[in-house]
Amino acid sequence: MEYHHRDIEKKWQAYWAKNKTFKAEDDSTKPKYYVLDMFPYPSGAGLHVGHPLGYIASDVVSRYKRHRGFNVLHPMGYDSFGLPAEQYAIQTGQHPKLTTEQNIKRYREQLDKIGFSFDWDREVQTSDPNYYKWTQWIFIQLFNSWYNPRVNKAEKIETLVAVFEKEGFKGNEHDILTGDIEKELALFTAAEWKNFDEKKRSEVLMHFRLAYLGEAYVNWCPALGTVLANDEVKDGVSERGGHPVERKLMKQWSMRITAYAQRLLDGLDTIDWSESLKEAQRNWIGRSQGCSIRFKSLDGKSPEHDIEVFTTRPDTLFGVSYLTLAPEHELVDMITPPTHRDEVNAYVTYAKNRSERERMADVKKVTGVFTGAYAIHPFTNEKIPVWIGDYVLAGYGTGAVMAVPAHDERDHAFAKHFGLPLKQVIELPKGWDLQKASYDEKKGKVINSDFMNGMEVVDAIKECIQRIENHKFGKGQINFRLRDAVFGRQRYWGEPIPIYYKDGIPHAIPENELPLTLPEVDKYLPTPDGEPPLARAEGWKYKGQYEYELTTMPGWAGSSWYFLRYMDPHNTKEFADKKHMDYWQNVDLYIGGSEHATGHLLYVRFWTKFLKDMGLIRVDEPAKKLINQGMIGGVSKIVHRVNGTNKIVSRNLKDNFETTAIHVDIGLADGDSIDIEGLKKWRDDFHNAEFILEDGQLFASSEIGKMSKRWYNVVNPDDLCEKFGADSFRLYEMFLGPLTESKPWDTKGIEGVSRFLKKLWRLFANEGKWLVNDEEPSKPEYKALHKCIKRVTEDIERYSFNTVVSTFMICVNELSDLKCSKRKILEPLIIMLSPYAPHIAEELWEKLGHQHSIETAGWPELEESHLVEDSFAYPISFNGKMRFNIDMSLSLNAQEIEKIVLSHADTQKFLEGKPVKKVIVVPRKIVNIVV
RNA sequence: GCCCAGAUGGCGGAAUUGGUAGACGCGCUGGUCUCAAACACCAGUGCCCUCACAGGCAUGCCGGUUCGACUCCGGCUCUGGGUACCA
Repeated sequence: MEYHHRDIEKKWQAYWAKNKTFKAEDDSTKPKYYVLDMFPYPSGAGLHVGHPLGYIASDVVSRYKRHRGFNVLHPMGYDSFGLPAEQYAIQTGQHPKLTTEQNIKRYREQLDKIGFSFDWDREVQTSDPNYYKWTQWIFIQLFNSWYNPRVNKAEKIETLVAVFEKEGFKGNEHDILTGDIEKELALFTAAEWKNFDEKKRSEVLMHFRLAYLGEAYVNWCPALGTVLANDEVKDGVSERGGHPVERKLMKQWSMRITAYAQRLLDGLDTIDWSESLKEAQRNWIGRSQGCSIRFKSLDGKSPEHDIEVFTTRPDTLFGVSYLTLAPEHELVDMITPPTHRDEVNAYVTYAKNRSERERMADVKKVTGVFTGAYAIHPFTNEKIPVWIGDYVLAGYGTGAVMAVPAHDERDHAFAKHFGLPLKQVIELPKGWDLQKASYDEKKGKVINSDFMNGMEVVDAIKECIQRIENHKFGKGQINFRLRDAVFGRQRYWGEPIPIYYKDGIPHAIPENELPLTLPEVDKYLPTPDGEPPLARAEGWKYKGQYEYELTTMPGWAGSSWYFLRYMDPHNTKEFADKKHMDYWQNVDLYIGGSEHATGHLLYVRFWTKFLKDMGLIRVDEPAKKLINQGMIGGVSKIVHRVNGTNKIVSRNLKDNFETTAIHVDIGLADGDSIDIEGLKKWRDDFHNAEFILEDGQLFASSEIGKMSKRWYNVVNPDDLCEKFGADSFRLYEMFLGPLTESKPWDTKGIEGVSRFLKKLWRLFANEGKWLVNDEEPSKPEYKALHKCIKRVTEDIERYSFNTVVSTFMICVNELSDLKCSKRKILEPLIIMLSPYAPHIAEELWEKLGHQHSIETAGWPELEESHLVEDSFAYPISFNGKMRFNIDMSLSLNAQEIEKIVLSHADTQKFLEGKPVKKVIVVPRKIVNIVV
């Protein structure tokens, strides 16, 4: 009859597994609810207390929704392809598959101890050939598709072939988008298309495919021996490992995510994700509206030497004092006269050799060179000098800008450095010194600008674009910062790209021959001549003769569609059955970390939109609502050693010495006090240490940071589940603070929720006696319960998981004070508690005589009548007047309020027998009494 | 630099639409139990003054709106996150 969490938790975890309590039904008359966690990469370190936070929150919602009558899909799986297992393989020779299996086993053990309500029959692993078969299949669909801007969606490549057969390719004027590489593609007629050989046709189509092989500047990481996507590079170094990254021109498989830029942007308005995350995606997509403007070459006769710039500020067109080209710009060579050739070549070489990281490190350093060439201003026909500067990026817009030093900060810095003139074309605010800083605001009247004079900036922009288009100097244009995503990785442990080459032409593997499984290799390193590890696979050729593509897919491939596979995970005929996908649609609640804002969460939206275009799914977005859980920080403990000695000094005495800080294991600390005997055993060099104590104790300092082995501050969930129980652990993780907030972990606090569970248990049974009875509850008992029902229900609905725990505690404290052990009160209470503390709830539910799992119980109904306050009004201020706050839910009229207020004990006290002059009832909720 | 979020006791945090600020938990103090300790239980605990009552001050800083502001408005400071020559 005592509460033994170990026995109880083991018992119910086994019960749930045996009875498949959490199995989701694929056809049900119940409404569906899909709760998804971002599946983990199974790393060797196992879980620490930060990882399960989001899983516990999603589990609470899942269990709550089941009580509410929903058919809940709550699956879990593993994102099991990835770098660490491969790095480990390189070091030890152990196959990454083996490492991954071991890690998954460990993860599963840890997860099971926490008592999640996952439907494990639906587990997926991205490295399983039965799974990646369909990742490869989707890749082939992307390869066989193009984005048709005329209907604004992706279509089969055959429809493009049909266009070419009928119209040929007339370029962008005829609204056939091609993405970044359009410049390289020459126009052709329908007749020419028909004469192209297979190779030429393949090359042309490659400019349109959504998964394509193209030459582009990529982030090359020499240390990892692979390319990386933009979101995998942070501050010029690789996100994993922190190795330097270079820009390199390479032929690579890429995803034409840019085709979806506008739709990815628009879709954000339809989903309930946090504003900060949506902003991050908006910035990453980076839409900017402006226009292109062509500056003619000096002689006016060589149109191929015209320089096209992109600007969002055509209103400043009359303020241009020079043009700037990116060092990599193709025109640099063509327009530079012999007189300036040496200087220009020297600069271009310098700029190329400057690594990305250097460039980022000293952004402020202005470098550039004059080409010696000039262009013609389209409206004034002035001679405009053409410069090269590395502040202009080759990859954005046209790789050339019109420089307006008076109204652009970067142009200003460049002009100042090289002594180029400033031309003011916008009225300045009072006291502005153009010599000191440019005026960049899009506000003010335009001056010195011919037809735009006197206009406001916004109007001038519109007018100027209009004129530019009329004169055919250029046209209105929208640019996106978003780049196509590099898709090939020179790595072993990933999905093989299902492509083979015949006569140099890439072909997709026929769908019925998938999966293309990973071949065995002798080593997981690149070959000596720099080919990816897959080149080591002996005799690995399609049909024994054609070369396979040797790169593998990036980590984000498998995770870009896994939410669909959970709907039908064992299907061998399709990636998922349409019937199932029509039922489950998309994720109702998705919980995971915000670090995926511009990676996974953008790619999964991209693939979802693509699959919808293909008519394979119905939904346009993967997740309706998304919550980013905050990080749980680790508190590390630091002891202070006196320099040059082996003396450890307690925290408050350390200022008397020169000391060195040493991180020690968090397990040795009880609060700030350190277990000295434990410390001596913990590390050899402490064995003979002397200690300078205060009050007989050694105190440590604390520091909050990431949880990491390095700081010895990792707290392991298994240990906590063992010591306090999974229910306490779950309650405490939720209790710690708002889910979305970052907060430090404090193991001490778990004792509070542990006490709460013991107290709850004592309401049911105490000193070996079962206390629950069938007596009718009293008014205050009902009130305690229904206050709890109201708050718990409302708070779960608004994802305020931490306040729910407080509400339970308050309710149990009240019932404990009332010595209430009545079934009618306790039964609804443990139903509400079961999402948070399912094991103890199941146990008590069974002891109350129920045959079925508590999961089948309905959610308690709220009876408002139990909540009525005894005193509906309370005084809120004494300031010559007396005011009452009124409970308006009673909807009393003014006379009734006046009567009740005047008879209130506090009013009598306030009046001290004096007569009332006036009672003012303010319509909302205030009553003033004037004496 | 730009964008976003935030700032409440010794600590984590409550306060749902502008209405008794500090719920709940940790920690701390005292008590009961115990030979003793741990556990458990009970009580107290924002700060200042006071034996106590009473009073004064309190939601990063300055100002405004309001009968009333943690909450709304304007201006600052600091912290965390994202992004970085994107024309």
